[in-house]
Amino acid sequence: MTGRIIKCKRTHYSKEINQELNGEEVTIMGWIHEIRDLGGIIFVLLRDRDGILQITAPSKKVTPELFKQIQQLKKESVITVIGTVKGSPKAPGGVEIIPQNIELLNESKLPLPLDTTEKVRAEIDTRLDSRFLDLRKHSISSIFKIKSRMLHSVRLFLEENGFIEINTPKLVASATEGGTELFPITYFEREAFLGQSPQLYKQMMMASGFDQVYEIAPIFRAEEHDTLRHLNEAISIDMEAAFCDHEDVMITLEQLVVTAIKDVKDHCQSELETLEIDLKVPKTPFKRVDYDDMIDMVNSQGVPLRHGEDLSRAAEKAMGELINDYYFITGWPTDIKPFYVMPSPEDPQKSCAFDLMHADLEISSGAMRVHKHDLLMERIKKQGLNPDSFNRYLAAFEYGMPPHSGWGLGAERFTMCLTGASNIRETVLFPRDRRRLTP
RNA sequence: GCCCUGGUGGUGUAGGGGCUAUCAUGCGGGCCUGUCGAGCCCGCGACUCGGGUUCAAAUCCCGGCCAGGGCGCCA
Repeated sequence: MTGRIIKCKRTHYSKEINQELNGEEVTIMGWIHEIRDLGGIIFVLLRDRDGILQITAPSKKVTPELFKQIQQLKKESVITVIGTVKGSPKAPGGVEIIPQNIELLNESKLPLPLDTTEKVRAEIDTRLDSRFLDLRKHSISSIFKIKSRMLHSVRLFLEENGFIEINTPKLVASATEGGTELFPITYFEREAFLGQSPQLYKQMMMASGFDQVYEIAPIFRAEEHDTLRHLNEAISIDMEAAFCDHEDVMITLEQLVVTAIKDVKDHCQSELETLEIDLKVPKTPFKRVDYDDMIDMVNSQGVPLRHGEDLSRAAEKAMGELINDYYFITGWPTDIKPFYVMPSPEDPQKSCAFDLMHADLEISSGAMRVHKHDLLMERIKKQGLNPDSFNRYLAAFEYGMPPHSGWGLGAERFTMCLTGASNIRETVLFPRDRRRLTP
């Protein structure tokens, strides 16, 4: 490990202990995963962020005081162990630590609210109530290490490709965008809302001359959905780029997805192994399925779906049966897409909008946007919205708004694809859903 | 919000009008010098809440709360 700047008495993480250190004194720190007291010899399994290491205390090789202290240790207590590395074929991983000194940093209360050794599984509800303990399991922390790497990789990719990171407000004045329900909040003497999407702000940035922007931030949606793939607070990876069309940003999106998957594969091998995931790097270009063809494909699976309808859950599943990979759905009807989506120049009934799917899960949607003020006004009115409430947004289109396109990618849904999680709550430390607001 | 299913020790479960409420894990105690899901012995610990039916309710009925699954909603 490089670039460690936190000063700590710990000399090694568990995974850094190997036979080459045989005979050396090390200081390791962590939690007691398990204790196996065989009478004359005690094995203590010490767990830290990266793995589990065996501390072996034979009664004849440690002082009687230390042996007694080890007998009294409890599961999940935090300890520092100073000891000697000993290569041994009998030890798991071929190495163990013979302790000279053990400091009990903090004792754990017993019994535990859940079993950190995973001998007895716990339900997600129980796990989320005691998330800090749940995360002590490597099978759980692996998900978040992968999510972290994915976000890092996404940032790197966008920065290297000329994008500027922006931060837009999450406290917004009104529910003018229509569509999803917003969370109302009290803003001094006024009512305000939590932002559902940075959409309008990132578009306004296209009139700033930044050309290419991105934001990775929370979005809030007050929908009462109660499914394995919805959250009321999620992280959205949003981008917007000027002087380009939807085809251009679709290429950016597929390259970003492939780059992130490769990067996770390269840097998270042990986490993927823990999760038993064999990550496949998808080939580019991703398949493009036109909306009209998609209707036929869904119908061919015996699932009814009419032209002009959004995908039902059954339709998503039917598509997932046919394509178990990443693919775009393009050519969406203009009528079922938001006002800011550009109608297709050849056929205004169709739009320049696209969704990125992974099997039956929508992970991103985007479009070329309307950049002409008058058309935008017309579209707002046609969708039954009040143009007056869009004044500040619309002004940006009156002083030289370039053509532009963009998309939003759900960080948690993408993480589901990377980790094989079937419940989106698995990919959030402290998920917010219909019922859960704590911890 | 709708439909279905469920709620039993700390955790995960079996049972389903009357027996000391099953098992695993855990926890406490004991034995044990190579465990690695350690083993063996002893012990501890539970029927979601409210109302109803009944001689008798953890079990049946109604309602609440909560959970799981599915759907709707999700510009």
